[in-house]
Amino acid sequence: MADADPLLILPSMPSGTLSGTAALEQLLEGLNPAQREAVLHPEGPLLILAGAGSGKTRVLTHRLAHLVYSGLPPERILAITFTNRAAREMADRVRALLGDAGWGLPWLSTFHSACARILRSCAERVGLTQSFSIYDQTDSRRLIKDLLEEEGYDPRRFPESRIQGEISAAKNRLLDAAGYRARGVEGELEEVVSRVFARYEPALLRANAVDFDDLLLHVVRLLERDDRLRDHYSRLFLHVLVDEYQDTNPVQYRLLQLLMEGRPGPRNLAVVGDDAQSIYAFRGADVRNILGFERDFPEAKVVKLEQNYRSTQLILEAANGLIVHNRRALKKRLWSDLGEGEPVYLIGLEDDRREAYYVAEELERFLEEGGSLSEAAVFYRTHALSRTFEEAFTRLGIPYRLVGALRFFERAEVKDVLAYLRLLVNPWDRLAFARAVAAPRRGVGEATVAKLGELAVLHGRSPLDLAGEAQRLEGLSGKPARGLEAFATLLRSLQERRSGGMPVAELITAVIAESGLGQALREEGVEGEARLENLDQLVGVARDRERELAGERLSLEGFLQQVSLSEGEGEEGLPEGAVTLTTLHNAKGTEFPLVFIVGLEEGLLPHFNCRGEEEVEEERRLLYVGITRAMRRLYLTYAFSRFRFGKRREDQLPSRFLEELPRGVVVDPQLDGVGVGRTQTSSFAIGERVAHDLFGPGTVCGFEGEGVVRVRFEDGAVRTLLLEYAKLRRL
DNA sequence: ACTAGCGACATTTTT
DNA sequence: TGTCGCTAGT
Repeated sequence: MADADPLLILPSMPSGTLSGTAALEQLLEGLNPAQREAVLHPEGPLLILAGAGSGKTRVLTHRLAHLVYSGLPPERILAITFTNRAAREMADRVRALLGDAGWGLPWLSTFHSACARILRSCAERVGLTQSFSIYDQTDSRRLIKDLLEEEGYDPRRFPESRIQGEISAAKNRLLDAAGYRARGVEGELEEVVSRVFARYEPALLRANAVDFDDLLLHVVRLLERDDRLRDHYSRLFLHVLVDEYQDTNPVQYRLLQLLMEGRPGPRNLAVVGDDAQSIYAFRGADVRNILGFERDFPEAKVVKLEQNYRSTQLILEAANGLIVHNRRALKKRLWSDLGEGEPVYLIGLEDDRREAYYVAEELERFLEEGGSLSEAAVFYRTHALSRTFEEAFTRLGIPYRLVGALRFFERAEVKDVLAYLRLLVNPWDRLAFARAVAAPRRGVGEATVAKLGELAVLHGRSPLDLAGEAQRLEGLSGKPARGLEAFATLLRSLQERRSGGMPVAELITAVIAESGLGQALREEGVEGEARLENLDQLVGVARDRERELAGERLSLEGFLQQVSLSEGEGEEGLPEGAVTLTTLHNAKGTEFPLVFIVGLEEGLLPHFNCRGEEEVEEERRLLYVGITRAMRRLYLTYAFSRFRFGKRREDQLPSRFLEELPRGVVVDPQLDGVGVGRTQTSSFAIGERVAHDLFGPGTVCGFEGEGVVRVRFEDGAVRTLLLEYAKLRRL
């Protein structure tokens, strides 16, 4: 049977490798029984419920290595991670496990990268060419805004971000424009969404472009439509592994289903996840995928990893105590034998600046104790919070690395240059055309671009193509027309060099020099200098990529794809021995001996925009993720006054989650020195609602030692009260 | 067509 | 705080 399909013939093990048993023993060394079970599970579906810090990555990488050692060709194993960073990390670790025996590596990538790769190979079948562009969220919004205006709607009444969110959510639920409408349209907003959606899809196709959602959706539709193609991929991937399964959305779920359908043998799908760490519902992720795995795959083997190897007990107890406040959870309780460790430090500060300086002080203390800055991290809910810390750290000379914030590839000048490159690859890319032609200004304005766009649609030619003969076109003349032609000439000349095999880095240099962008920036003074440096960096990135390929040529398409999927964002260039500053979302999958979670206030965590219990539960999980990153020492901080929206807010209250932390685990060292649980001796907890005979209702917001409590009342004032005299009632 | 200057307004979180 | 969009002026 197998010989009917050449893809199913398994090659024998390459010679000259370790003998099977020796390699196996090495691979299993140091794994606990549950981990071994997960690594060794031979065939059929596998659900690994892996609590935080339970050695999940270890299990995944060892399982991958084990599959390869058992003779499976690596290129027939697909391993999906949630971020490119995770994919890189895993690739490194698998490579280390496999040694230099000349094995290849499995397909290790995100859903998006994997689908981009698949889609490249059969783009024509969905009406795209192989060199389609990938639109990020900003691009997609811009396009939607154009369409909104074309439809005569006011983008202020119907914000494009809102519309984009709705469309994306629909796509994540496998709905196209027709499906969205068919589902029933209620209210004005949905009507607008429906109309724009119907125009958005063809607009993308005309631009020979896809958005992030399309990468997956196109592939799913293709596999649904075409049995042969589906069989090809479902037979190609003998084993599929998915990390962070709790964060998969319906499209991703469908994709996995399709890959499991129609295969001759067992359904070799191994998923790893933790429902307590599901923090991407806002992006369409559906925890039910992991909760329902056993229903979908009744023959599934389930392995629970509950021993935590990362954190000391008190930290874990804080995490456990917090997460039980969520209603829906798979039963599992993390434990650790790393000893009780230090309590969790809960610190309230006067304002955000003091919060930053407090963190800095404690960092210095950590250094004096022999720690290093690279072992420490600061987590916050929103990027906006990073600034105060950056300022404080800069002033104090503490090196830091900022992860994920205003991304390099999203800077205006970088996007300008990328627009040129995108246009070289895909002349139909309407957004790239509009961007490049306007950077720098060359006498071609918005009106001209719009006009040209219309003509392009009318003639069925690309905007770039038409630009070359602008002076002959109706309605175009003078400076705009000459500008367009000059632009077209420039691109033709770049195009020639590109087809002549000019390396990407040199091509970028040429764009900067010949477009006039470099010139324009040089004339801009200090800020322009900084931007020019960014462009130099872009050249550097391309050079690095080229070097990584070691001899193989980096294609412009490949470079652009990496950039669009944020793959290029390496850790290179970031200082070693620096504190990590990052969002709680970005913290997932990391661990640090010393962790600060800052800005733990109502409105920040949970965030204002959270309405309803479901969303609050997701915020709680977010804090849970943060807490479980900490190995040895954890600080939770909040401030009563914070600079936000350009104004100082004096009425910040500690997050409700803080009061949910179990008593006896948390301590406030500013108040009562050492001693677990002392904070709670006042019998009130931070965040608790109380009433005072004179001042009325208020919220406990801090302590000043034994029997002294600080309460913020509804008139906004914070009063320090002696419990002995003030008859506070619990509300 | 384009720029400077001004006021309004915003912030989740990511592939 | 910083970005974005609008207006008026060149």
